[in-house]
Amino acid sequence: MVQKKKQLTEPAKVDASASPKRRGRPRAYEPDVALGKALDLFRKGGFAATSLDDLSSATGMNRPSLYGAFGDKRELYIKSYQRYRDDARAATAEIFRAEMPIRKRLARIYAIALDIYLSGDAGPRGCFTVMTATSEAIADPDIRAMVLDALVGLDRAFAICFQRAKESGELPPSADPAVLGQLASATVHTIAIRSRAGVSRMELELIVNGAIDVMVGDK
Amino acid sequence: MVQKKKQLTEPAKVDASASPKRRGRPRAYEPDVALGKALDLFRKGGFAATSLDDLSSATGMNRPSLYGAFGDKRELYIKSYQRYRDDARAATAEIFRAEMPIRKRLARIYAIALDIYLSGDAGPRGCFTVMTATSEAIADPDIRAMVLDALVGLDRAFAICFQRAKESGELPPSADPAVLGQLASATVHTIAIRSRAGVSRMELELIVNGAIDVMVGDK
DNA sequence: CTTTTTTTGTACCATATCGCAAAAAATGCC
DNA sequence: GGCATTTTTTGCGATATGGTACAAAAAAAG
Repeated sequence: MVQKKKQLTEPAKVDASASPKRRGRPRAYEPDVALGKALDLFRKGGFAATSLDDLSSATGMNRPSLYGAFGDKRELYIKSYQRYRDDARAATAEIFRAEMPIRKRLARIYAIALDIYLSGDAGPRGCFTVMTATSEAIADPDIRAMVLDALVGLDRAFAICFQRAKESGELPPSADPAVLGQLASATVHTIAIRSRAGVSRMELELIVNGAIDVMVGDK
Repeated sequence: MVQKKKQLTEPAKVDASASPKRRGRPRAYEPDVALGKALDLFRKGGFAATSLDDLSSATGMNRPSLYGAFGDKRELYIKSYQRYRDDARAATAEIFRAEMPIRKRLARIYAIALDIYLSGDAGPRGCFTVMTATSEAIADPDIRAMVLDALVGLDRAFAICFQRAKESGELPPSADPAVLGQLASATVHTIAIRSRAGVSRMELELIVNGAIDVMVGDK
């Protein structure tokens, strides 16, 4: 199964609100919230350490229902990851799009990243893209492609920010947006890793602020 | 995975180096090389996805021997991780210690990191510290402590480099060694992640070179 | 040769795992 | 009401898993 090229235009919501009355026994779950629960579990333990029984009890669906709704465990993992990416993109899209000073833009992006990485009942959960890269990406080409797409997507989003800052005179002409974009991504990656190692939000914010200073110039 | 049935009675490889004649039946394995094989497996698949059967067949030791030599699976994982850290430190110690220009020092450190991350029969394996952070670190305080120690240890080693560069006039007085050290670590983390996503060594070197330029000034 | 010590090899246990088939239940449509 | 359709539920089965018991094997010590 080749990866679908779904970019921002994802209709996706076949919600019950407008559905013309399904025919059989009604579902006892809502696919969206069930997928959210599955994502929570996968984010906590990863693919291999999360069993179908865990997923079943967390979602309230028993295994056959899970299977029918999302496919096997691997497919469920992939759908969970896509959900994660969609959420993350939705949370940052406005900031990447709007007009604002580069420092403020970076600070807001990192604040959202920290919100995502530090959330969780059982401790901070880090970045699911990073988790997937370090676990399933090697053995599974489809998953690896998704991860790579996410990584370069973030690089590019940051690079565009730096490019605009350069055009507006916030950065010197010698600045290289592509390099700075990768460095901004590297900062995301490092706080994702450190968050799972138990580093506090305050320390992570210090790291972020230091990185911003180096990237756009100390002010 | 089926275990290879090795019926051969191995000719008792006692490490004849300096052992003062052990008393019982000699070991059929060498603990050091067995631990190395275990590390290879863990680096490839992580803790949960690596079974005792896999470890048994890779090391040539059967499970009771594994258990007797290294303890249970978790202890074996921890010992493997310590081995990894020791190896990594040994490979970089000389570079961190010797006197050389900051650019050269960074370049050599990153070259070694890439050697480690890109090695492996079944594709690049990335950084075991990063893998451990994104998998076992949350649920296991002992492991989390080891990971955190590794992370701040690298920060500090880099920071010392920048401090020395500052004292020798390679960096301006305004440079902050601690911040630069964390950014140098962030660059390590990002290439570790990207290596597992399939990014080529050439591209990773471009990222590294760009990061060096930003950290110590474009030359 | 016998005893002692250490490691190995085989077998085993209790549980967990994934995936699926068949039956039961709940709804809409006629 | 009766049938069709869809979902849920129960439970199965084949295998994998981590861990362990126990006896045979191999070597040094006495």
